[in-house]
Amino acid sequence: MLKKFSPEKLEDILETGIEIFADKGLHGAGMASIAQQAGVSVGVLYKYYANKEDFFRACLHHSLNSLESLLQEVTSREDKLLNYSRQLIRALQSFSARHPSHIRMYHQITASSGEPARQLAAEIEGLSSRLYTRLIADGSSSGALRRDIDPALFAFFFDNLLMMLQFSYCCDYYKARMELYCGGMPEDSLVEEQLLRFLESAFTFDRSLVPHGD
Amino acid sequence: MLKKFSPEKLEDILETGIEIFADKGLHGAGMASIAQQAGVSVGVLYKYYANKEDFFRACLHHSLNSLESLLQEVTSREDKLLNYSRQLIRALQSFSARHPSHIRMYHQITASSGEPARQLAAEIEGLSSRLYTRLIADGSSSGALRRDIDPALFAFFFDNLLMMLQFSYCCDYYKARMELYCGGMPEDSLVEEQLLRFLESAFTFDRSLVPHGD
DNA sequence: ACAATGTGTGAACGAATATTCACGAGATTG
DNA sequence: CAATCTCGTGAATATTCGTTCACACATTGT
Repeated sequence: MLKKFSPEKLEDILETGIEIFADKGLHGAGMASIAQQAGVSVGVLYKYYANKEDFFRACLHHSLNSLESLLQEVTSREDKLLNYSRQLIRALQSFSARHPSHIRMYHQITASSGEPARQLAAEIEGLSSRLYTRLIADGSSSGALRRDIDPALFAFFFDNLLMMLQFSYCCDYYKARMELYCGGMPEDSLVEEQLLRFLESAFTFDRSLVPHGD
Repeated sequence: MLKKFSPEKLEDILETGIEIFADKGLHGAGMASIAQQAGVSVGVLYKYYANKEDFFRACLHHSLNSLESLLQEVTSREDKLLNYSRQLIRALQSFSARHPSHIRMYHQITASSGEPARQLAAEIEGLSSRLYTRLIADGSSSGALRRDIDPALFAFFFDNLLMMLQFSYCCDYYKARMELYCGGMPEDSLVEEQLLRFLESAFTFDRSLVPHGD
């Protein structure tokens, strides 16, 4: 056997870990099966990581990096809220198709409880929550959005929809659920279009702007 | 020790199971800790249920019954889509406050994968998906909703929002996330109001198709 | 009153698995 | 080329946990 594996091998290991954690969860995944599927021995896992949880966190951060760079890229293209939403939807669709196990692992994390859950939420959601809230607040104060809304809550609903969209593309349960609603997996473009209509309506409707006499 | 426990005791056991499965997941929960917390021996669990998974399914169905009766009650009061939504939001808020562990267990289930996940989704989501899709389709054909929408997808988005709302009230991760967005847990009434505005907008946006403005 | 039956108990068993560590095959050094 | 070092290996260990079963006691029937 060869010795000294490359940094790419380390990446392989993390990627394998993500896949298995995504399927079985933190408790269900076994270090032995991770090592085997990654083509290394268990020993090496414990050489690089203190224990299972430590390894799990490493997988998480590896995954968060790719998600963050995605968000960063979309964010850099400053745009109106609706155009921004379209870019975001497309980016999330593409990411979901390329890295479904990352999304699935992320979903597993949301099942954690207690103080760790709070920490993880702050760590993971911090960036997007600040971003979305700012975008919505801007839109609200500039008059592009109805003014009788709470920007924080609207940003929250907005993110809820995007989050569920990703789960619906990647997690078996949510995939089945989406098929149940749509009678089969809908085209990406249809989902994009309809979700945008849903958002557009929510963002720009203002009852007080509708003239009484039509 | 006493002998022969009552049907209420069996309910206690299921309720305890739900609580522990909700916190630890199917893999993480231990039969011994469930038995201990319920105040019975492990043996009795295996007298009534074939194995852990069988017991888990019993807990699930116990929980689904209460959710279904809730939905049934709200559904029985036929009403316009928006009034119906208000009733539904309130009912879900109240249910989340009274039975948070049921929602948490439900969330755990969404993390399952493979064929079991598909089955569970069909079992759990069947009722509400048919109901919501019918409501939205009715609204669309009667002109109460904009007509350029796909009723299935709008019903899907609608349910996504309600689902995330429940998680946000019950699961530690989502609770922390909601606080992150809102800077603290918002009042039930504020959430109700804002979510209704979000939905109202999405449902009735196209003003040329609105039969009569008020 | 007492045998027969039903039912909860919890110690015991075995399978699974997180973690350790003595080993040895290459890499490194002089 | 030999001595030493580095680092992956995987069998061994300890622990946890699902599951079983011989037992004890309450209930029921006669």
